[in-house]
Amino acid sequence: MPTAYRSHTIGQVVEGGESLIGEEVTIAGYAETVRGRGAICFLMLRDGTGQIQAFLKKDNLDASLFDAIQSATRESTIRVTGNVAQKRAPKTAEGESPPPPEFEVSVTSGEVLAEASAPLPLGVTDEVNVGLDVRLDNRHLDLRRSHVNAMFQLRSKVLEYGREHLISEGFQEINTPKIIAAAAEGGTNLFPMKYFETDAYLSQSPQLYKQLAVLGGLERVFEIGPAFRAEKHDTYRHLNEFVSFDIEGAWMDDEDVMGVQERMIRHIWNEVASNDLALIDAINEYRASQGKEPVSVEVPSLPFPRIPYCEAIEIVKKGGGEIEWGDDIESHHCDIIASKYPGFHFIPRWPMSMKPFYIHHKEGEEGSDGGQLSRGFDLNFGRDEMTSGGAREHRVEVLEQNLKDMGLDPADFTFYTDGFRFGAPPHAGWGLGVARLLMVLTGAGNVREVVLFPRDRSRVTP
RNA sequence: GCCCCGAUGGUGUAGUGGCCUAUCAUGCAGCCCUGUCGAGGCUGCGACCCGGGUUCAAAUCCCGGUCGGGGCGCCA
Repeated sequence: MPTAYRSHTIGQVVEGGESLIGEEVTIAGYAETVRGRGAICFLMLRDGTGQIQAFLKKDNLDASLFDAIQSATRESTIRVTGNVAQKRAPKTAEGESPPPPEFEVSVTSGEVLAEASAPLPLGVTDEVNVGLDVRLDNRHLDLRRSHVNAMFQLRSKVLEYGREHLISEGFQEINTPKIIAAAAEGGTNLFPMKYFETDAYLSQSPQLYKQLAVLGGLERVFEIGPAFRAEKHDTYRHLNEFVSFDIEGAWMDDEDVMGVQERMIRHIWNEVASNDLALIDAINEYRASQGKEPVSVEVPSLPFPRIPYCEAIEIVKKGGGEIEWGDDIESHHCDIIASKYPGFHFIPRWPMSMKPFYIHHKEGEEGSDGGQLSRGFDLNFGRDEMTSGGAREHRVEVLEQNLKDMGLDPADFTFYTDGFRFGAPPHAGWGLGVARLLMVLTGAGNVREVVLFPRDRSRVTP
C-alpha cells in the first residue's frame, strides 16, 4: 500500500520492474552509497524490502536538489520520484553470461529527508568486522545490516509459526503478571522492586500462573513473555531478561507435551524452509564473507530421540566424563551426548531431587541407585538446553510435601496451592527459550545476536 | 562467584623495550575519471583505555582501576 512518503516499496520495484517500466514511482530509503561527483550520480537506496539504484542526471532535475543528494552522507534518508527504467547491463568479463535484467529509478524530483552524521559509529555495508559491544551500543545502525535485519525478521517468523501451531492444537494465548509478590519457585535470584509500599519482584517464569490458568479450566494455554533472572552469569547463552515460550495443558503428561513441542518445532522449521529461505540466504551471505559454514534449515524428523537421564549418565560415563547418578548434566557432559545426538533430543526422567517442587513423580519409578525419578524433561540441541518441562504435580498434599522437602514454606505458596484444593486436572507443560531456538536456526554464536536490546550483567542500555 | 585473556584512528587490525614523527583495510574530506555497479585512480585526515610505577628510553614491562572477550557454575 502506498503511504504518505512512497508509492512503492523498493522490493516492489525490484521484483515488478518489468511491468513498471516507464511508470513514475516514489520510493524512500537509506542512502547506502552515493557515487559520482560530476554530471551524473548513482544513489543506492535501501528500505526494509530491498535495495535499488536511483540514477540522477544533472540536466533532469533541480540543480540544488542534485547537489544535495550528491553530497548526502551514507545512511541519510532520501525520497526520490522518477520513472522506472531497465538498468544498463554491467560490463562482464569475456565468456561470462550477462546477469538478469535489473531496474532503476531515473530521478526527476526528490528530497533529502534526514541527513546522517558522518562518520558512522559502525559501517552498515563495510567489509570490516565490528565487535558485538559496538554493535549493541549502536543497535539502531547494526539492525540496518542485512544479515542482522534478516535474523530479526526470522525471529518474528518463528514466533508466528509457533503461535500458529499451538493454536492449531487448541492452545489459547494468555498473559501472566510480571510483577509478583514472592519468590515464585525458588532456585534463582529475583530482581527486587518496590511496588508502591510493598516489596515485590520481577517474575522469573510464568510457571505457577499458567498452571493456575489450567486449573481454572482454560485447558490449554500458552504465553510468549519476558522472564527475569538476577543471576550473574556471563555466557553466550544467558541473559537476565529473556523471552520464554511457555505452554501448559490439562489432561496431558510429559510425553504428551514433548509431542506438542517436537511438532511445533518441526512446523517452524518446515515453514521457514518453505517461506523464508531468502532470510537464511542473507545470513549465509554474511557468514561466507566471514569464512563461516552456511546454515541450513533441515526439517527435523519425528520423534526426537528420547535419552532418559539414566541413559544419558551412562553415555557420559562411556564417553569418559566424570559423572554420577544424581549429578547435573553439565555443558561439557552435554558435549559428549551431543557427539552422539547432534540435533534436537529430549532428556526425560530426571531425578526428582533435581527438579522443582511442582514437577510430578510416580512412586516406583526409580533410577539405577534407587533414587526417585521425576516426570521432568529437558530439550537440548547439541550442547545447549532449549527447554525445561514436565508433568506437574496435581496432588496438593504431595505438592506441599515437595515444598517442605526443598526447604520452602507451604504457607508462602497458598496463592498457588489453594488452586489445587478443589479438584485439579493432571497437567503438563514446558518453557522454551525463544532466543536459544533462534540461535539454532540462524547459527548465531551468541544469544545477544538474536535479542534486539539484550539485558546482561553489565548492559542495561540502550 | 571462580579461572583465563584482551583494550592502538569512527570501525576492524599490525605491533613482543630504541627500527613507531605507529601498519594495513575500511571510513571521512578533497580532486580526477566515470552509466557506475564490491567502480577505479591520486592526495589528505584521524589512534596507543585511565591512574601510578620501573627504565637513559614504554603502545610494548609491573601494580591498581575501568571496560570488554572466552570458559565454568546456574539456568531457558
